Amino acid sequence: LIRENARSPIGEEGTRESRKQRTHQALLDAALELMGGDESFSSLSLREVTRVAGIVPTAFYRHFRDMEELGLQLVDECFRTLRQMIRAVRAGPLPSEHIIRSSAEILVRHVHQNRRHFQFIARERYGGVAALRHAIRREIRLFVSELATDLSRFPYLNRWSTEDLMMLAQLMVGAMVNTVEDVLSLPPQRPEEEQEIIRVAEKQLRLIALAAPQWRSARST
Amino acid sequence: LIRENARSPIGEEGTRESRKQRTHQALLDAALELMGGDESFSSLSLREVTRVAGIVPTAFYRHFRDMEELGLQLVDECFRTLRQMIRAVRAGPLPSEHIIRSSAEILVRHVHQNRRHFQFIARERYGGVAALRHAIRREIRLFVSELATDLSRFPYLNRWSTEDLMMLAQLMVGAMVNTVEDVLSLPPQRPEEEQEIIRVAEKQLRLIALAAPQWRSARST
DNA sequence: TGTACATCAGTGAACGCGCGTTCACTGATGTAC
DNA sequence: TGTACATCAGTGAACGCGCGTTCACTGATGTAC
Repeated sequence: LIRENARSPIGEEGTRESRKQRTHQALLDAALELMGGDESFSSLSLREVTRVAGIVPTAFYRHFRDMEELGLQLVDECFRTLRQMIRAVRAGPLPSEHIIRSSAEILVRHVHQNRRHFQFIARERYGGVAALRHAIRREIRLFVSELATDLSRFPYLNRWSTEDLMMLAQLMVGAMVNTVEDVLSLPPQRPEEEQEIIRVAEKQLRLIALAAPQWRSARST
Repeated sequence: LIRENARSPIGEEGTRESRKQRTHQALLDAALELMGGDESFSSLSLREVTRVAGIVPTAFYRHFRDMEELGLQLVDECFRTLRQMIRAVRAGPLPSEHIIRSSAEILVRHVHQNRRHFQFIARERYGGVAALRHAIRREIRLFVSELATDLSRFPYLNRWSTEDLMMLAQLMVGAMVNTVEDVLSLPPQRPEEEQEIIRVAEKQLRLIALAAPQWRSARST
């Protein structure tokens, strides 16, 4: 009721451009925050988002054409987080003995540090907005390809066909995605149950790894 | 504009009770039909659903307390379909040589015959309505347990611990769910691409099966 | 079989509300000289 | 450095619309006698 600041509601430091960027980010953050509750993206309203971001509904259009454009930028942001995680895994130890355990640890740490990003991807992967589904599918396909390339450096796997490496990468990514979704749907602060989920995920990856030397793949391409 | 029928809009044959049941089903069908498009359950409106079902909005309350109750009944209906599929798989051939291929065929046939049911489960598994998410999780857990029991009858696997059988069943169900979601997100009438997805899924199951004899599981319980 | 009454699935008017989008605006920031 | 003007992020009133829910109702179906 009292107008505290006729300028930017986000803060008045910086140039006009940098304040605009801050509002822009505040809108993205507001959408993610609202989805932390019990809403999917398609049931978010433009007015809710601006309310949480602290601007008037009409100012939304200074930043996005519509909610779908905001959603697509969220997909980008979330997968930037995911790629950071992959870089952390790649920087890890080479010995394959511990690679499964350390990868699982990095995965879980990143899920906790970026809970909302992972939640967004999980919820919209098969959600109601086609444009978001397609953007997420494309990113996951990319991720599978990269993993397939990484896998080709392992013993046994270096003789596999590209097609079989993709099949294997898909299986592993699928198991990881399911694990992330299990961790996310756990009530917060349940370390024992979370450890159980992680233990199962590690076993699944070890089981898959056991099969690799047995598989007969015709090298192609 | 012309009132054709002052009685039930669904049809006037049968007793009052049976006509009520038909309207009830029409509401469930309407919700599924609307979700075939680009909407998730949480963005469906009561009025949309009654419009498609052919009744007035206020009559909705003769059948459900609110949309959530309708959603929960949809979960029930969809998993009834899924259990029919499982029964079909169980009735199939025993020889493990062909069991993967025949199971995959049954899966794909059922996905096409009950596209909307599978789509509903996929879309709401991590969707915006908590009550539906929980109901679906519970049903999938049940499904995993049953598969674990079935698996315990196979060679090698009959010596595994319950925990490891659950881990294996989870991995297989996860791969199946991902396959179903891939098939569903394919544009219709793409038999070659669909065959490719199925071929990958079969390979994944065969890979997992290869690992079974190598796995060291301490029998527990 | 016929009559009188109860039941209840579906109707239609009405309500207050939050929505997305339009529009003319304000006033601090940025730029040209 | 100072001035005059352009830019543009954010404002606030207004709009028409579809929403969920309430209420009193209608009239065919079901039941008791």
